[in-house]
Amino acid sequence: MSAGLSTRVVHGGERTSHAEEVLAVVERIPRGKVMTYKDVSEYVGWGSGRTVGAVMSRHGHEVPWHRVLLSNGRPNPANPEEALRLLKRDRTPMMPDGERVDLKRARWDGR
DNA sequence: AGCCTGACAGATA
DNA sequence: GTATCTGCCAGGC
Repeated sequence: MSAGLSTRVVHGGERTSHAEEVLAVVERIPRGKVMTYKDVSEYVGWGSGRTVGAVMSRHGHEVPWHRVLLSNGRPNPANPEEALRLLKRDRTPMMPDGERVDLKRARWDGR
């Protein structure tokens, strides 16, 4: 199995919607760490990178949305400037070009 | 049920 | 590096 991705997020029997689980996970991503859309979908065991993106688009305005990235390390296409600014404020490990996050170092596995 | 849409991802050229 | 295609899958109509 791939590192940490088999862990399901379960809220003590509480019946939460999939969208809420997605937001709950994003909220837990530590400063300086990131997850990809796909990472999140696998972590919560629901949907796909695409569907996580849809959730973030509609309900992600109050969580650290800038810590959710494309698989190539680039930030959210809807607001890349702002995302980059916040990521740098987080001291997120970046690639030399400063445009992409260094996923190798910054990826969060949920621990 | 069927069709379309989309803050995605991987493979290929 | 870019462009294109295919697969993905929940939501809305």
